[in-house]
Amino acid sequence: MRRRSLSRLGETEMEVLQRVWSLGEASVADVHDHILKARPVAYTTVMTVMKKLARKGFLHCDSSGSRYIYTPARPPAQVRQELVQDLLDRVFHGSAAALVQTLVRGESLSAEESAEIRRLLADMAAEEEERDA
Amino acid sequence: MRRRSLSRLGETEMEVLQRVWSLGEASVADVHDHILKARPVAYTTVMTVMKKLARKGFLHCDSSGSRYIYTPARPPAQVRQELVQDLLDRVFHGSAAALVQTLVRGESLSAEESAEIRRLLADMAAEEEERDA
DNA sequence: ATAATAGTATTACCATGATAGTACACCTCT
DNA sequence: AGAGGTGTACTATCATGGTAATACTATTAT
Repeated sequence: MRRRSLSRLGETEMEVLQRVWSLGEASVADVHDHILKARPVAYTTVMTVMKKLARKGFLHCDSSGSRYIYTPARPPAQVRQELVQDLLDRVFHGSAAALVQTLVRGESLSAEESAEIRRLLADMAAEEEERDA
Repeated sequence: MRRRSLSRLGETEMEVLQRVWSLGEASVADVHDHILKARPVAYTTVMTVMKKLARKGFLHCDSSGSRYIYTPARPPAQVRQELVQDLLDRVFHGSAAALVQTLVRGESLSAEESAEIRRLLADMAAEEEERDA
């Protein structure tokens, strides 16, 4: 039995997870409302997805109140980290440089963003030098 | 009907695709042999996957010879590009900077790689200045 | 208390990815 | 020509993600 990688989170699952992350905590209705602004989806669909996410350990469900409140069960940063790692392994053979190269070669990168990335990397370099010193 | 994103390529599909990419062209047996070094899998499984990849437009199949030869139907760089874009959209709301930040914050980045990434970004910055000049 | 509303549980259906068995076709060697 | 091997086609099973209807429960307003 293959242990499925995180990328196995479906699109709707990811979408729902993102909503809960950005809301901090959310009821099914909350998430449903938000997603409805983007596309049509049934309330029960969102409910099912959230339940699956809870079963998988991505969300925690508090049923003590009159309605269930879902909260992130794992730090979003950690989940994102694993998702990136997954892409890295599966598509770029683990080479972060290759990933970044693909990223910057893409036309999707705005000037501001590339500047921000450079700043970020520069900061990191500075940190590294401090550590080395 | 959902238009499936590229990330919908399954793990085995991706694995097979990578093999064909690295081999340039490959028969089912070639790919099967390579994957067998990593894990057990049936010949027919690989065949089925390759056929699916061909149907989806990722591989081209030449059946003129005694055995089918599969070749990449789309430039790997383009496919990778789209995969990155997909992650970008689904996980980082399109923010490349956020992706890179997650990447560099990860412990998976070696010193050589971070150096390579910085060099890469620096080159890009230089190009940009030339263009601006 | 009862009707309406909101929320949840159960169940189901379809698509597809992962995996593989079985049967058939086509060379090649004797 | 027949036997064996190599390769392909067809078919099938299972898991899971996407989607949702229906039925049940609890809360609330009258």
